[in-house]
Parts: sequence; C-alpha cells; structure tokens
Amino acid sequence: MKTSPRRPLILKRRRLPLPIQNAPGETSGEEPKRPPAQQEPGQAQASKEAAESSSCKFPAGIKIINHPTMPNTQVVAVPNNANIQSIITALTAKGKESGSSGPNKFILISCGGAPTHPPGPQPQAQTSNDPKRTEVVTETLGPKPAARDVNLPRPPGALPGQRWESCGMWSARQRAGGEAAGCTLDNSLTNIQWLGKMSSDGLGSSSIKQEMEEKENRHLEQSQVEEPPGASTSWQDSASERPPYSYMAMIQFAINSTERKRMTLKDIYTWIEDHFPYFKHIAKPGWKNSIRHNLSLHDMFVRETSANGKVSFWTIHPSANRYLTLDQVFKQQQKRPNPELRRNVTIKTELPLGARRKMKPLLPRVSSYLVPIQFPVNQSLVLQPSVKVPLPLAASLMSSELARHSKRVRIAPKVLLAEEGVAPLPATGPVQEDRLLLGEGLSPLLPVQSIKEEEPQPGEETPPLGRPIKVESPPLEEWPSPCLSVKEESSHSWEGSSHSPTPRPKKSYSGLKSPARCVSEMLVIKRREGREMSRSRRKQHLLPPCLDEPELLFSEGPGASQRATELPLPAESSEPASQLGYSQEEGGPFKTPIKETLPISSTPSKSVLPVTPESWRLTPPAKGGGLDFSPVQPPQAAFGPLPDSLGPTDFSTTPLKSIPLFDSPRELLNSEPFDLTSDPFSTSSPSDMEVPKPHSPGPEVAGLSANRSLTEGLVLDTMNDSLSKILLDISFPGLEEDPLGPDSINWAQFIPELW
DNA sequence: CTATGTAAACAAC
DNA sequence: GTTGTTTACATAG
Repeated sequence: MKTSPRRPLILKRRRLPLPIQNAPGETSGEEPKRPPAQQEPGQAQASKEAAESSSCKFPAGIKIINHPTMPNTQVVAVPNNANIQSIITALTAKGKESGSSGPNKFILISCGGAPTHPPGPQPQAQTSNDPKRTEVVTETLGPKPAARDVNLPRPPGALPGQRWESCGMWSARQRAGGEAAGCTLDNSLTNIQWLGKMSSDGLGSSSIKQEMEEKENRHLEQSQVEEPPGASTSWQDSASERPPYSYMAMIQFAINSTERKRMTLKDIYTWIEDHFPYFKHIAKPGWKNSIRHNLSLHDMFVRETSANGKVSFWTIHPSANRYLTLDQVFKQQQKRPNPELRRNVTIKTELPLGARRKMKPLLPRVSSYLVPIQFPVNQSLVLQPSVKVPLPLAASLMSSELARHSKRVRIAPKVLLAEEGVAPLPATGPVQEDRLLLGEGLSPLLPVQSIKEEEPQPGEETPPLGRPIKVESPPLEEWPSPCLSVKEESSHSWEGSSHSPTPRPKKSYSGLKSPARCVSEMLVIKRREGREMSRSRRKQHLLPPCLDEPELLFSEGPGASQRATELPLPAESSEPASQLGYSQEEGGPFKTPIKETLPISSTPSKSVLPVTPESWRLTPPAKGGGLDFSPVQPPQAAFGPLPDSLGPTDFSTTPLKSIPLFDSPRELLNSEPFDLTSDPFSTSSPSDMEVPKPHSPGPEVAGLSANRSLTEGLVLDTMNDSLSKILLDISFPGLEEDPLGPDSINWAQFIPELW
C-alpha cells in the first residue's frame, strides 16, 4: 500500500471518439479466442504460393553478377517491372541448390525499367520510410497500389488475411515508387513466401472495410489469424516458464495474430494465455494489469473504438507495427543463433518472483540496413535465364571509403514533438534522434506528418499550431509513430484547447484512426504541464524491440523523402495497412541516446510531438521514391523545406553516433566499418541524392557527390531464408567527380538499366 | 538512465 | 467487475 502521496488525482478521462470514422475499419476482427487450429489452410497462400513456385524462372532482363568481395554472393539487377517474387523464389531455389558452397546470398537491386522514382506522385511510400523496417507489408498486400482501398483484391479464395504472407520480419515491403512497378514489388515482396517458414500469421489483411459488424467477423479473422499451433513455440511446451518476451511483445504478437490487427483487451489476455500457459497457470493475476499498463503506456498501441462505440480494440500503430507474430519470432530465433536471443528463449525463470525479471524482449527487428555494396569489377556472372548479359563489371561501387561512409541512421522511433517550442524530449534512445533532429534542431518543423493519409481530406492541414508543419519530418523515417504521443486530446488544439490539461484521451481513435484528421489531432502536443512529471513515463512511443534484425540504415537525412512514400495510400486508412515496421527500437544499436541534445527532461511523457501519428506513414507526399527497390530518389525538391532543416547539419549530429554498424546483416555485407561522420551520405540524405537521374544537382544534396546515389535493394540470404532491405550506394559514371574515388564503379556500365 | 515489470489508485463504463 | 490511465517503485542492463 503505498499511498502514493504523489499520485495526482486522475482526471477523468474522456474518450473521444473521433469523428472520423472510418468506418471501415472496424470490423472486428479480432479473434475472439483463438480458434482452435485453424489456420492453416492457407488458401490464400496457396494461390500465392502457386505463383511463386511457378515462377521460378527468372524473368528476362535480370542480370546476375558475382559480388566481388563477398563469397557466395551475387548481385542481381532486377528490372523494375519484373516480378520480384518470382525472382526471389528462383534465387532462393538457386541458393538452396547451391548450398553453402554456391551463391546463397543475393543482393537485388532494381534497374531499369521504370524509373522509379517518380517523384511525383508516389503512391506509397514505401518502405522508405523507414528504412529500417523492412517489414512487411501488410495488409494490403497486393493491392496496394491503388488498391489500397477497400476492395482489395485479395485473392479470392483467400481470406483476407490469412497467413499467407507474413514474413514479417524479413520480408520487405516495398512499394516502389512507380505504380506499376510498385505493385509488382509489393506483391512480390509481400509474398515472399519463400520465407515461408517464417510465416506466421500476419499480414495479410487488408483491411477491409467493412466491418461493421464486428462481431460477426470476428470469427473469420480469427480463424485466419492465429498462428499455427505448432508454431508457437516452445514455451508452450514448457508452460511453466515465463516466455522470454516482454508484455509489449506479446501484445504485439497477439494483435498481429489477427487479421485485422486489432484485438480487444480480453482477447489479448486470452491469446496470451493460450499461447503462453505460464500466464494462465502460473503468473499472478497482476499480469493483466501489466498488459493494460503496457497498452496504455506505449504509443504504438492504439485503441480504436468500434463504430458503435461499444467495443474497443487495441491496434498497433501502423507505422510502428512490424507485424511480427510469435511464430515469426520464434523461427527467427531458431534460425539465428543469436546468443542473446537464444538465451532468452531458454531462460528459465526459476527465480522466485523477483528474479525473473530478466527477460528481455525479443522482438525481432525487421529492418533493413544500409549497406554499401561493392561490386567487383569483374566477375560478372549472369545468371539467369533469359538475359544474360555479361556485365563487364567494374569496380566496386563504393570504394571502401564509401563504404565507410555509409552510416546508418536510425530513426527514432519515437517522435515527439514539441510543438511549440517546447521540445523537450528526453532524449532517449532512439527516438530521439529523429526528434532531435527535427524537432529540436529545427524546432519548428516537426514532422507533422503528413497528412496524407488516406483521407484526403484536406482541411486540416496545419493545425493551429502555427507552424506549418507539413512536412514531415525528419529525416528519416521516423516512423515512429509513436509519436503519437500526441494523441488526440491534446491535439486538438484546433479542436479545442490545446493543452488543457484536462483530460486527455490517449490515443484512442475512435473510428479508426483515420488518418488524416487524426493527424492533426495528433499533432497536438501533449506536453503536460511543465515540469511536473519529469519522471513519469507516459506513453512511450516506440517500437518494439526487435531482435537483431538488421536495421535499416539510412543515411539519409532527409528522410523525408524516403519515408514518405511508404504508405501507400493515403487512403487506406484503416487498417493496418501498411506500415512498416520499424524498428526502432531499441535495439541495440540504437539505443544510444542522443542525449546531447536533449534539453531537459527526459521524460518522455511530456514532450509532445507534433507528429501526427499517422503521419509517419504517409508523409511524404512528394517523395516519391520508393524505396523499395528503386533508387531512392531525390526528394529534394519535394520537400523543400525539409532539407533545410534536416540538413546536413542536423544529421550530422545526430544519429549516427550510435551505431556503428549494422547489426545483423553483417553477414552479408560486411562492409567496412562505417563511420558515421564522414559520409556524405549521411549527411545529406541519400535520398537526395540519388538517383538516377543524371544529375541534376540536387540542391541540397550536396553532400554527396553528385554522382552517387543510393538505391534500395534487398539482400536475400538463402541460407537463412532472410530477406532484408539495404541501401546501396552507387556512383554514377558520368559525373564528374566521384567521390568515391577511383575505385568506384560505375554501375551503369554493368547494368545500364540502373540508371 | 532506460526499458521493463509490478502494484495500485482512480476513472469511466 | 472490466477496461484504461497514470503514478510510483523496483530492477536489470
């Protein structure tokens, strides 16, 4: 009993349902309890699979060359319009055949075809947003392109969801910038069944629109969703042990196990009990309190109210959702011997109560990382089917120097914003970075994100805040949605008052979050009063912890560009849509705080981020590029403002510090060590650079050389069945100087299509 | 410090 | 009683 003296009274909370409604979303999906075992059938999958399998052949136009320095690694230039999925399938098969002795890692880069980056309109953002995440796609899978909308074409047979894809972790989602192309990519990527193994449930779904009747649907979802029974895991077996996952992770697993990616509290409890018997039989009843606490605490968990207002569903903010499922994580752990992970898994908690605390969260991170690739000069190999083009190869792209340049930047997950000048953020980990960058430094703009979301409704644009924020932020991807901190309540500045301390509802969005407006709302800041709370942790924004996944790195700063694209649609709104996952979190790497900047209090709570929640996702209007595969584009123009802010300077300070390198992917790429600092890339954003275009000198880009550009690519490791996104630094031939140096290669020579 | 886990006080239903 | 929020504290790293 402590009566805590301090405990302030709690004001009444009010929940407001936002007017928005997107109706659609809501279905209810969640699964009620887990269905027994259904899942399997994946019809949907089937279809996709079929496709996959069938396509084993490489489409024409693909060029494959051996990576000069990396053993068993080949670089595959894929035409934009090619079906990536097929290619991946084929490569996977090829890699498998080769076994460890042959090529088993493939770096895929898009080339030719469509230029990707149409700056303009990009539909979605793609992954870019975050580089880090590679996640999956989501829901919409296929349709993403325009489709996003409602009707997704889900495969007919398929249900909406189903697990077919999943791949969350590794899969990359991307949408390319181009529509068409994008589509292709998406699909493919999404599908990546090859990862099959990892499947779990996840993804799929698109949302759907309708769902009014929540209840009804539930079953469906459920059925689809859950994880395969078997998959689950070991803990199941040992019921008595506490699972090595944090509550936050388990909640994510639970929510992501549904098709709609939303679940009621009760269902979350049930899911956890069903999957982790420990909670059913051994844990103290207080665990449920902890679940609730986590839901309320983390911004990534967003409460949505059903249309009728009667049912509250917990969802994961799309931008923060990696769509991880228990199954995926479990598999990943198995695959990767990461010591830690494993450790966790095995941990036994015998300790009496107190002791057990040690579990650490294990969510895998899905992101991609940026890696410089070097091409060797000669080795070309082409494989492939139809076209074999021998490439002359040349030198490596990045010379070592380059390589080092690349740094990764992480984006912060949490965004906070300060609206008005406040900027307080704590600087904590990851998040900060971004924030800092943006926010603080720039103070002004934060990312507000873009509102683009689906709803086009305009209107809101800038909130009252005064600053126009539209842009998004920052640099990179912050996806972090988490930002949400804002949540509605406050947000309303427009709406109402801004900050009154009164009641602030958290995040729940009633209708779904529809984005658009929400955004605005979100913007608000929450900051609480001033100092008071320094300590409390209000909601945290952030992401789930991931495991070791690779992170994405982006060098870029302007992330805006990148990120922007990510989402496909603005329209979508509802569901989970796309999202990317991000990783932010912590990760290890990340963690570093950037405290430097931070001013004051660290407590997160207070700070507010302007960001809108959704913003993260869509943001970038302009952006076009898709990252996906496509070259990153230069956004420059698009966001004019950003650049400034973001500018190199900011970056420079930022992020990088923390991490030296990539995590996981090291395998593949091991490139040299990167330095953070030096790289031009980093500073400038890659995005800016980029691309293919002949150089137009991007204005900002400055940093880098004109020649270079970054392209997003994927790394397929057939040994691990992993697919990760990477950023490639490539230089252009023609330009004058190459920063890279003599070494650098011109890819264009090899793969003309790249440019 | 940060991230997590717990416990608990309250509020709104 | 359930669901949500928010504090406060404890602890591992």
